[in-house]
Amino acid sequence: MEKVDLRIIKTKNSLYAALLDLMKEKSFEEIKVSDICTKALVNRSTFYSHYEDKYELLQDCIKDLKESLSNELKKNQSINSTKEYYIEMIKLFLNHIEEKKDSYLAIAINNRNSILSDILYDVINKDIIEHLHDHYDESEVPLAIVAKFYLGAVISVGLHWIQNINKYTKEEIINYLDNLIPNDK
Amino acid sequence: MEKVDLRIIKTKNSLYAALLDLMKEKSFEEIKVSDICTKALVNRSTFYSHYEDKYELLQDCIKDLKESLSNELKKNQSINSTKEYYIEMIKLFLNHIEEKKDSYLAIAINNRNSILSDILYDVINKDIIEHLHDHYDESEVPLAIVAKFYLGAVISVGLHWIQNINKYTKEEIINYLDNLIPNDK
DNA sequence: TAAATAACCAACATTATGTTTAATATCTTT
DNA sequence: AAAGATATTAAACATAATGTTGGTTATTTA
Repeated sequence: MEKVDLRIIKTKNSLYAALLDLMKEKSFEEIKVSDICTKALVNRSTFYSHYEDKYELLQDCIKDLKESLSNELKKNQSINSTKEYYIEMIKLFLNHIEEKKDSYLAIAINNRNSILSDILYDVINKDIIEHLHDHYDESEVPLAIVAKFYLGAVISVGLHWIQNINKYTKEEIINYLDNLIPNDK
Repeated sequence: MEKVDLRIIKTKNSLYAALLDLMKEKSFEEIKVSDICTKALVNRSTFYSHYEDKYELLQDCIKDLKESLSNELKKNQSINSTKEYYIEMIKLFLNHIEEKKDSYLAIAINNRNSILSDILYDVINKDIIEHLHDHYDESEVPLAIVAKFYLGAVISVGLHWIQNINKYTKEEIINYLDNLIPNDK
């Protein structure tokens, strides 16, 4: 890892923060490059020396969240059953939401489920596929389909929780999902 | 219903078609109002006399798809069990995908899952909630959570099918989902 | 067929995006 | 701590797309 100039880190951090901040107020599409720069106290030409456009900046923000979620999910050591894997994965997923609540909320609030679910689909899908690849007997339903099924289910509940985070505790959500996911055959 | 001038219907139809056509080539964000007008053979000032911006046009396109899906789902007459309801709903949903394949594909191809899943979430969620409202015993898991769970699961598999429409037949998908959804307790 | 109104055209104002340059400030290295 | 390297700034400019307007033409309705 090659050393990065402090100034670059500072500007990028300001830009991240500004973007997330703005996303609490309005949708990503409504946010202009100049808005971001004004809020970040960064010159617009500096913005363009780092990013092609606001989408690239968003990708950069997202990359952080993806990487940290991906790392969180790697803590999953369950090897006994697929059900155990799902529950453990869900726990880690919900932990991550709690931990990064601000980021999740910022992205979720004004952007429907679009951006956020794209992030989650990617990361969690990889994790599930990897697990099933080693443990799943494909005789009845193809691996890809089972993966999509539980992926969609868990993310959907997760997003619901993010939008109603005070309505349920983490433990309740885990309990509900435990109830909804069947034991291995 | 008040009568609408033929010319308005024509222009709007041209604009719908042009937008969907363009979405097969590039993402919604990349599409300019002027692109749409050029392809639709509609003057740009005419566009602005009907819509504020391209988002409003997209909403209008989406409204059509939503309404027709919503109507399709209303055909569901199953009253015996929740499982039966799910399976019937899935059949209708997949029928609709087959029927409107062009629209679904146009929206799906260059736009990740975002726009499409927003549409589906809305419509199917309403349908599920309505069914569960009459049939679901809330003792273990709250209605909203069960709804989100199967909603996410089914849509996720549906989107996967749209993107791999030649890989599985409709009947196979129905079968897989039948396998994955448990019978009522 | 007359009246109503939608679409067209062309011009214009505005806004946001990118790019470029030279001056300034900050960081890194020795 | 100073010198050299490099990032940031500011200001100006080019460009592209968005919106708006007013007069004319074409189509629709009744």
